[in-house]
Amino acid sequence: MSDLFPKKGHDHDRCVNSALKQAEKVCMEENARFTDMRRKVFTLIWQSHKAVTAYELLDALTSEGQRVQPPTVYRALEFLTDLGLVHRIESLNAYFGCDRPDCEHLGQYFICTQCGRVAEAVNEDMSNAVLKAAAQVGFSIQATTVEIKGLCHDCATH
Amino acid sequence: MSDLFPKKGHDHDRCVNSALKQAEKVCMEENARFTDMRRKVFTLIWQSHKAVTAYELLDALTSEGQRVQPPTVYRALEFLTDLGLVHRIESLNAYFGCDRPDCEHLGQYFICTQCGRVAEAVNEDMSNAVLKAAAQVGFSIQATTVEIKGLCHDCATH
DNA sequence: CAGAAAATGATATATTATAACATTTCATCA
DNA sequence: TGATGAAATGTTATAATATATCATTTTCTG
Repeated sequence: MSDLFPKKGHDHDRCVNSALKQAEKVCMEENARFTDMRRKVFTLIWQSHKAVTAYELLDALTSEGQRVQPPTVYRALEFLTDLGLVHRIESLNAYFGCDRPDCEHLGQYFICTQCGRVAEAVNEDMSNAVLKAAAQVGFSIQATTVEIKGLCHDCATH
Repeated sequence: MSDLFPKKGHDHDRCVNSALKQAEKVCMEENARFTDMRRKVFTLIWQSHKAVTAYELLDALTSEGQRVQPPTVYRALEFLTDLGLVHRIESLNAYFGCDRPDCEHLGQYFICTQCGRVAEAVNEDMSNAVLKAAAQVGFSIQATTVEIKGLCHDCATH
């Protein structure tokens, strides 16, 4: 059985840093500015193994100093999701960092209802099934939402 | 190519009536009351080919007479979704009638961003791919959300 | 019919998200 | 290099979605 979540002991700070590097690269390529606010929001999202809501981000940003307003956060989120650096989890109204911002993909999300952790999968079987089903009914896809809720292996067995 | 939506000329009132019959049957079996309010909400949802928001339901119910309050509608929606008579479309914050309330299934939803129509699919390829992917990572599924947005064949070609 | 359980009504408020306009920051080039 | 226009952010207000809580009514059961 492959692991849904990173093994214990993995260096998450390093993941976050590597994600930041990737984000910088994507922004560079797209001629988009990775501003301070966008970087802060991106980092906060990446530091969490759970999906993060807009107002959690607001609170986190506000405790750092002066009051940040909702539009500020929502704009950063829009920027990041448009570039594919962050995904919105529709069933949670929350946001999660994308592992693979550099390639087009249909992502699928596993969400543990016990521990709250989220994991992105890029599973060809699922993607292909969706693409095939759409083709069968003449539907041209713009976006897909595949969110799977349940118990992760850790929570199911402990 | 199979049809995503009912053919023109199909008798929608008859569909709604048949859905009502099914709903009654399901409620009977579950020993649940299909009250007046629940029936109204169910009917309003079924009369629409689009997903319907809670506040659209509120407005529709209110115009019929005295003011209906949000909890009333949300309770009816909770009842209907718990029984599987209605599905929530997460990416729209809206609700859609279920064709097959009598059998357990993982539903998938096609949502046309042009005309707003929604269609439920119960596609084995997609369901199996999801089940298999979950099994591979030791994830035990409680609920799935598969929502596919894009252009239906009609909108893409006209 | 009494009493309990279920459903609905009513009020208030929490949570999520956006509209509109003002100000600041930043890249560009004259 | 500093004027200028575009992009980003700040600010205020409000819209849209959802729930908590307690009161009342309806329905089921004995």
